[in-house]
Amino acid sequence: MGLRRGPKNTTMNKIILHLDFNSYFASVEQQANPFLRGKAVAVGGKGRGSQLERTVITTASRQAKDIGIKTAMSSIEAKRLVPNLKIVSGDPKKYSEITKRFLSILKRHCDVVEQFSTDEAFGELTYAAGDYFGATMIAQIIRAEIAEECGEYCTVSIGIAPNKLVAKLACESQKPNGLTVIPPDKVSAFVATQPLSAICGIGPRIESRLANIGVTSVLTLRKISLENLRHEFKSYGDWLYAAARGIGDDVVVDGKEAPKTIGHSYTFPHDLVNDVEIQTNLLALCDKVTWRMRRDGFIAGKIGIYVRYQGFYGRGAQKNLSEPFMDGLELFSNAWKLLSTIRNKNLPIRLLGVRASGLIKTNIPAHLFPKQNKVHKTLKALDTLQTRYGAGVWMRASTMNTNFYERTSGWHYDHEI
DNA sequence: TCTGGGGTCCTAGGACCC
DNA sequence: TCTGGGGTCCTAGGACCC
Repeated sequence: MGLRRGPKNTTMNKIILHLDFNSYFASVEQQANPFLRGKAVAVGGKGRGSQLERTVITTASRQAKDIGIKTAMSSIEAKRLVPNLKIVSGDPKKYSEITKRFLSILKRHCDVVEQFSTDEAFGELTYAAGDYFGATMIAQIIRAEIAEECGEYCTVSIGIAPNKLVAKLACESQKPNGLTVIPPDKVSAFVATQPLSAICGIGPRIESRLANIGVTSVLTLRKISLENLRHEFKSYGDWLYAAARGIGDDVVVDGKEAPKTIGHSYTFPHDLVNDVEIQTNLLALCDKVTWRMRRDGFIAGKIGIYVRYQGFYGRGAQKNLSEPFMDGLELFSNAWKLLSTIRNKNLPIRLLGVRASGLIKTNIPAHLFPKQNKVHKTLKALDTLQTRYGAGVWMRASTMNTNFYERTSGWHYDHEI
């Protein structure tokens, strides 16, 4: 993690691989369903069925990209652009199964493997490969094993370089199915050829701020002194200065870091106006958050909420609580209070978000939390059901008329129960 | 017909303490 | 009565990633 943090090492004597799937979710869907193969397919909002409103395209297949479908484009716009586009609902379980498989393949070949996202990972090959020729051979083996074990439609791009920043840049530079190897003596020249926006950490805002001071390429960025970059970008100036020279973090972290926050947010198909509607949906979100907390063994000391109105305008608030919590009702009562302090009651609500932070990993028995003890037995039974049958197997009677779980969990009912 | 949902990290400013 | 400077905790919000 932490591509945007300062470099921890600049020696250029490591060999690091970055692997990234091509059109991940769409490829997995094509692998699973032969009918979708070779077609313009997009994966959209999960569990919203036929409702395209207010959802965006998560992933487009290569065929869809070729005719202008892009990630984060609204589903309605995509459908207007390509009327016969197949939009399928996302299926997180399917994707995480493939993620498990490719991580285990990487672990067979690398010294250390770090998962960067669902479809990206870094692997250190310094010892396993010995040199860049060996690393190239291993990359080809990894690619073949992924085709064999994940399916031939699950193709990857791979970049190999002395640090994570350049490995990722190399990987992105040739898609799909690229294998780009940048040994230390080629780093400077390679980075110079890349557009600024290709560097992981330079987004639209930074790019336009750079343009304002006349920087539109890696080469012009190199001409700005460290002092001037610090003046303009604070501590981020140090990172920019290094990135322009292909210097970056080369520490591949084994395993998965513990999460710092657990949250859910939801954009409603129609804006919410009355308090009861808002409360029931807020409660449903709180239940989802606390269920994941309990499942993964966390209690939390801090809550955060976010509300968004029309026009993408919104506000957030967070608060430390005097006692840690792990129950949905407990979270809800605090979230509702906090929401009331910032909410503009004249505006209809487009999105609500709830987050738990200040997470503490705990295997402490629940009876040490007297407040929670009363509901704990019931929660435990319900959690067992959720673990087995998925979120949405139960809901509070009060959240029933939201249809919230039906839309977000992938668990569909024919009628209300 | 605008703009999802899951995260991480950083900064600024106020409160409070010594 | 006037008042420096450092440290830490807390909250709000921005920027970025996939």
